[in-house]
Amino acid sequence: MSEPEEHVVLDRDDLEAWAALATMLEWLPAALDAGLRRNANLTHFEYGILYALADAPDHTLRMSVLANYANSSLTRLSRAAARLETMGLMHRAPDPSDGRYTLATLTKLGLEKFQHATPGHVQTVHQLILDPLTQAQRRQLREISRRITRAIRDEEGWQPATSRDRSG
Amino acid sequence: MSEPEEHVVLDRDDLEAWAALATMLEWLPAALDAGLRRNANLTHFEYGILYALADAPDHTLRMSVLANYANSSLTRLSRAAARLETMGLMHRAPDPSDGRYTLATLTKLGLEKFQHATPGHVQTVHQLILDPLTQAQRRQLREISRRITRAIRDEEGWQPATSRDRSG
DNA sequence: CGCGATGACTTGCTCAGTCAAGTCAAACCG
DNA sequence: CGGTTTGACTTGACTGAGCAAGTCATCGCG
Repeated sequence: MSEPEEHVVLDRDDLEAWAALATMLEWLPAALDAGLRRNANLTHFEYGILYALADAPDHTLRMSVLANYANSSLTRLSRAAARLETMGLMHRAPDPSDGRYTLATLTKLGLEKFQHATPGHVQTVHQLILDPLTQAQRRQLREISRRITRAIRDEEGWQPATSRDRSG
Repeated sequence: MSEPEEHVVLDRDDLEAWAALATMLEWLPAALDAGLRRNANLTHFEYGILYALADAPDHTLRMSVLANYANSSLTRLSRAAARLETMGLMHRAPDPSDGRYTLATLTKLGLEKFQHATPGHVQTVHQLILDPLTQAQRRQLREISRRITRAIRDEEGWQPATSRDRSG
């Protein structure tokens, strides 16, 4: 009755690490979104799409490739693309050389939006994540994140995207 | 990779730390939810509610207190409570001593569900988060998470829940 | 050529979450 | 007392995401 879990427990250190991570997991995405929403009216996910397109040759990518970059299911990307399209930030069209593919292209407005949003977002990342840490911690954060990410991939055999990027 | 942003950038180390974190942020919550969903058909959030109630005297808490424990808005909790109620896992009733409050109580079934779900969840946390890390990294993870969480609180003046201070 | 298989999206349904507005009980104040 | 305010939820309208089913172009094979 005092301890709700009777079988297996996390020891004190583990519990603290887990609790701290869980709290961060709860708040950080919302905080990141909030910054972007305030200064560009974009979600972090949408920003990621603009980022990938801005970075691509001709500001153009196939939807499926874009879904990979954004760690997203094709469904989710499709919906987001529809939103960004109505905002005039991007534009979809069938690939003229192979009608099965859809090419997403950043519009001029979309590029401007991205460029407008970026400095503030970088600043947010600094304020919330990098500046509070020592340089050693930043390196640890990278390593820790990678290990956890790898564990997820390994354990789950998991892929969120429709993926199977066989480009070509 | 050319840099699409022209003004301010993250240096290589920072960028890697941030990218690694962003990837983890994208996958970890889904992976955690997936484990719980598989072995108990609960979301992580719902599990958190059961956890808090199981831990409370008489397995009972006020909704607003519960919202605190769960880092949740009252609205979100209210919806989740409705769900858990239809599953027969908990039960709400006005506080007899002060009708403004609502008391949430774990049912017998809810407690069983929680106890059933816990070992698997703890195992998932171990597999995905703790086991892949060295002990030093676990301590670093705790510290890093706390620093980031503190930065969020400080920068944003932010509170997701408890007191909705809508003046009006 | 023609017809089924395959792959790349897109869409209908449904659900969880948010914001804003509503409800309802108690406290506060004249 | 009675009206107003306050605080604790709850609800309505709407949005974003997932799954599964659908669409549509091309490919493979006879």
